[in-house]
Amino acid sequence: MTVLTHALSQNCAECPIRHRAVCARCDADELDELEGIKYYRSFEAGQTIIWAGDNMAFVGSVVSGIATLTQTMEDGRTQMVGLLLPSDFVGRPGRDGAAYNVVANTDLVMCCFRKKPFEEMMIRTPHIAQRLLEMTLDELDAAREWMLVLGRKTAREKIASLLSIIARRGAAPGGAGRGGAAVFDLPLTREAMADYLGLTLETVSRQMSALKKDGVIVLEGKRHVTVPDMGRLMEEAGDDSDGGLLG
Amino acid sequence: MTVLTHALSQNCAECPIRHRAVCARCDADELDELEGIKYYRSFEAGQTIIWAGDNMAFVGSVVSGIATLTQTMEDGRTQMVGLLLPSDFVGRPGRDGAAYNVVANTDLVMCCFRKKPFEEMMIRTPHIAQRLLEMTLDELDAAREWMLVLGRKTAREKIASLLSIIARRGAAPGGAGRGGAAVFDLPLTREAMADYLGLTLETVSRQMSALKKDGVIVLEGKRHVTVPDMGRLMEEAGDDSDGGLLG
DNA sequence: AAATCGCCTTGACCCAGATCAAGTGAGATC
DNA sequence: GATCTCACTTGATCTGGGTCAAGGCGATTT
Repeated sequence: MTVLTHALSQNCAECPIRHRAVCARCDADELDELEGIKYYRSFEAGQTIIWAGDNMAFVGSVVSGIATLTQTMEDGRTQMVGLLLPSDFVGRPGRDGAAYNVVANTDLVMCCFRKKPFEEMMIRTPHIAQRLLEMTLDELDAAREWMLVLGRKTAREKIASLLSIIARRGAAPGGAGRGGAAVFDLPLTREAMADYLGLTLETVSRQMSALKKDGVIVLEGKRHVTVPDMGRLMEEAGDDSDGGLLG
Repeated sequence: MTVLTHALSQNCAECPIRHRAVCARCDADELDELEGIKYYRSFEAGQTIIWAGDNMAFVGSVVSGIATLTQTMEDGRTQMVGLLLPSDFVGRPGRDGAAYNVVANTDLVMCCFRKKPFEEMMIRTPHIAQRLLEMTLDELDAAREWMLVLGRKTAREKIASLLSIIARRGAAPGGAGRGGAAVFDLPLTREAMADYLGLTLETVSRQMSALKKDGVIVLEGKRHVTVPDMGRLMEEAGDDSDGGLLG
């Protein structure tokens, strides 16, 4: 198990997610105030960060690592409802109980704000509320795109959609142009992929093999993925070949 | 076709959605300003209010009637990604192109705000941004609950989930207590239900018949639904029998 | 280097829901 | 009051993905 060194400075100005997280629009004074109510917490891969129904003492941002939001039925069926990458926000101001399980999929660091002071600050500080609104609207769009995937796509299209999202959201250090190639490590097990896609892990495995056989992806080991042609992958996902519409 | 009489006064103070819509927290001065940039538009059942990709000149609230947000793939597969009831907000401040089709399912009246002035006012008026954030967070929760439905529930559970949501969101004039009975008219065709649930209309029809045969619902005609026991319906939906968690 | 463990793959079979194809029935139209 | 139409129902059959079951394989332990 990796030892978690967080030589993270407490200084927001040097934070890697400074310009993408909920604090993105804050000025120097506002950052000072945030620094007063923030603290870092580390989690190990596999650890549950928040249990659905628990009282939440904090809200915060993922600084590094990947987490998932999941919902579970009594009989054990589970559905992932969100994928949290660095800069994504966790928790809902104005609500005490958590609605979903939040699980660390890799070792992970969170920048936490004590909930009460954060909520009070949000009322006084439009920059935070504005940024949070923007981020929430983006998440809502992502959730709705995912509803199309879950409701209407075939297993093969679902896998291609997930790979395409992971490649595009740049969980990939290798990056991903819209036209060219992309290289990345899957941050999810086959089972986690299945929970995201509303499939079984066997079907995920079969479709990964099929995409590999057809040359849509190249696998080294189980997790390292090369996409020779992102355009081809997006066709397989059933998406419009162009990058989609953005305002 | 019904003639749309809108004897709606221009006066926000008398508006039926005054306390639930995006303007809910506005004070009298702010309402005065909103009245300056608002206008009403009526749509007939079946009419498309906004086409995906179109430039949006306005944002606004549903005053009366029901609309749906849908996404469509090139080959015609469509998925409903939102159900808009009175007081729900349409449009995304800060984005020009619409991401989804918005279709009126019944005759419908919208309270529209010209987009530019509304955006400017939002920056000056925290009451609006705060309320919009709250509403967006609620929609995000609803979208995530729906992801569980689409990804993991059986056809029977999906139908029961939809009926339960329609009953609870009080599209029902008959209302719906958590324990007792509920009576309402379905605002959706079988095809629209199928698009919401990621099913075919035949499967929707069969499962409606099955729920009727099993006494979970009583049907008069095709649209008028009586649920003798909401608890039973929610069991069928696979939901926790208690009302669920709220903060 | 053999054994254990997690994660993944592959095969054989099955079933829920899709697809294809007739009807039915209540308004609207003539 | 006949017929058209649109929304819905019901039946017969097919199939994509689920289920059950048996390995494979690389990393860690002994």
